[in-house]
Amino acid sequence: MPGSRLDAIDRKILAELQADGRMTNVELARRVGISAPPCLRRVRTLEEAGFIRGYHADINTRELGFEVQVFAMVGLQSQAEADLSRFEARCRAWPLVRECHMLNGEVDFILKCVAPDLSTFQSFLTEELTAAENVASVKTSLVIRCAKDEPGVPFDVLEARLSKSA
Amino acid sequence: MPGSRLDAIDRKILAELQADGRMTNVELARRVGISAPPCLRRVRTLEEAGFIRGYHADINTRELGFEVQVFAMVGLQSQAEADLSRFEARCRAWPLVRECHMLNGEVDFILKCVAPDLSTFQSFLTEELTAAENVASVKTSLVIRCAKDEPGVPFDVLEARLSKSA
DNA sequence: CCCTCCGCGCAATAATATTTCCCGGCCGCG
DNA sequence: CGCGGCCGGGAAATATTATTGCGCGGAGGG
Repeated sequence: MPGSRLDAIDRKILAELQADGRMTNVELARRVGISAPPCLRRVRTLEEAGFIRGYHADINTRELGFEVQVFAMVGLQSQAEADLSRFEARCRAWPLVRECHMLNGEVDFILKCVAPDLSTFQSFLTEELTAAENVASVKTSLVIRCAKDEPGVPFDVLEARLSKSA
Repeated sequence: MPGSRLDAIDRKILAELQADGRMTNVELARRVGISAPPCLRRVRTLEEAGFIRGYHADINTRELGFEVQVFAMVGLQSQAEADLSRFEARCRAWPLVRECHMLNGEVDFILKCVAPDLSTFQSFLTEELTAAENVASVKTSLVIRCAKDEPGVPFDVLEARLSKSA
């Protein structure tokens, strides 16, 4: 099972750093119940092993003038791998597209987009996204409000699973 | 215009901390071109003003055993505010639901969910989500792969806008 | 039973954060 | 004009933290 190479202390470290990425190492060590040096060694190991991909400040997008959030459901004409990759590359190059996920089902991709205002988004939609090569259909939905936005791992679920399988 | 209370240095600070939330204050100060103390003062101010909501480690969800990601489109029977709020509260309480956005259009909500495996998700889907009060329809799409996942602000777009309006 | 290895903790050192104080520019008012 | 408050920045001192090296002890294997 993935994650089993990690012991309880490692998982606690990940959970704490997910909750507060700027926690000092001594505070982190105190919370997970070991001393600072081995704690820092574990963190470095977790980083190098790829369990921790990085640390990021959570910036208030709206306050910075990006008041529009949109989910765009995109269908392509060709689902050949080369065409899928080309579309993904375009998404990575569009700054207004913050997430791009390939899906199963009737829609090929879902994009999460941001924009300063509706007209900016509509320009992007009509001149860039819809006009892009191989794009067959685009359906967009404005985000009215956000009730929950906690990307990451539900560590409580993880611990529950591990204790059951033990 | 929102964001205009921030000068160029503040925006640079936000951009740097979004890219690397564990950057030391001296390194941050060096990058934005001021000395450490005023830099730290600015960071504190940005935190208290809500521009910085927090700092989080970006944990590799898949490596930790959550191999399934799903987008769920949910339609409700009643869109009265009280019913919307009740549904949002339920979403906040479900650990497998990581994001919950209210949308315009034919679908009322879109949820981003994670799960250790398909059967866990299907149990959640049938026993919790679909069975929840006021839920009229649920359409789910599995995430096949993720081409881009960079939540946050496209600071290059922001700077371009500000220089144009100047 | 001994040996090796791995991870922890301790102590010392280097780096960093944080506070304090002071300086210079920038208004608004006298 | 000149004055005085007001930010925002820099320098130095202090406290906190990160980091390294080393010795110890337990787990697993010979």
